[in-house]
Amino acid sequence: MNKDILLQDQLKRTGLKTTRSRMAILDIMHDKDCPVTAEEIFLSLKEKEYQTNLSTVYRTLEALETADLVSRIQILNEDKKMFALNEVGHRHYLVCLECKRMVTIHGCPLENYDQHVEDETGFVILGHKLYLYGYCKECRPKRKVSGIDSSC
Amino acid sequence: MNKDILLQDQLKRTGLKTTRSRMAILDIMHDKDCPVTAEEIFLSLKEKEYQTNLSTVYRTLEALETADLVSRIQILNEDKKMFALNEVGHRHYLVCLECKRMVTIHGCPLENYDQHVEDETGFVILGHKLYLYGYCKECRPKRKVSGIDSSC
DNA sequence: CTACATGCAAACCGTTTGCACCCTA
DNA sequence: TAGGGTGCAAACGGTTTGCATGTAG
Repeated sequence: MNKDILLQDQLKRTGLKTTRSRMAILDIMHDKDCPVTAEEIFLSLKEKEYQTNLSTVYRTLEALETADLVSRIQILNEDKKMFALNEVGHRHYLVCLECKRMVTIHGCPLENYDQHVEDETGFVILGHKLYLYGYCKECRPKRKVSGIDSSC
Repeated sequence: MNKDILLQDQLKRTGLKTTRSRMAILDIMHDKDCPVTAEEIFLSLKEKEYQTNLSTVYRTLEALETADLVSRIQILNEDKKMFALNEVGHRHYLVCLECKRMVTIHGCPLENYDQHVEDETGFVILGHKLYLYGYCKECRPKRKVSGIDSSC
């Protein structure tokens, strides 16, 4: 399978051994193509009849993070953390407050803004994080909202 | 003390009883004027010789959140949550990755962007969250950085 | 064959909750 | 005086860790 060779390659390049777990987890994350929790990964693995363990999932994600293939992100004041595949360039997300679905936003409205703030504050700006919150087409009917959600 | 009367007023308006704990916690949050953790509040109270309890701090913050005086926010992939006083309008923060200091950014570069994304995606956008990450003047010398931090 | 990966169970740590007592309105 | 607030200790839940075993290179 070509895809497997690709994943193997990614691992080899970063000095990680290619184990079944790592392949399987990268595979799932590629499929989902959006941030996921450790538990979601664990459950997906189970669904695929792949026997594993939650702590292995965490350790694998940690390894992939160190290898810069994955980042750990935190949004919506939930208690769980999410993990996302690293892509070239940075990404912004649109988050549905009802179904928790996250959609990638392409392009960046803040091209020159980082520089502007550097000049104004004396910070060295390394990057930024931008999330838009709201309700998606499907969830909109479920909630009639007047004001902005306090979690925004 | 005038300040106390102000805080009392804020509480009364939201239907909360004015207790020593609530006054003390609001007071500390006003003083700090930046997001803080529950534990930081707890320690500040101790410093001021105000005997209390961590779970009271959490319960108080919860009450203040329900009353819309405070919001719970989460940034930097840390395990603790932070709490911030609600202000009119929304706020954006500049976060130092070294000392964790957060500075309020005034103004918003995304005035028309929400609308633009609504049109494009069919989401109802309720709000957005924007954080800039980097190193502040004081911490800049401590770290020589080449690329963007993976937590951004 | 050796260093690194994994499974399992137990520890960890921020946060929440149950319950008895206390205090504001 | 009644109903909400507080302190204390124990529970909770996501994540991490120690240790014995397994496996890729």
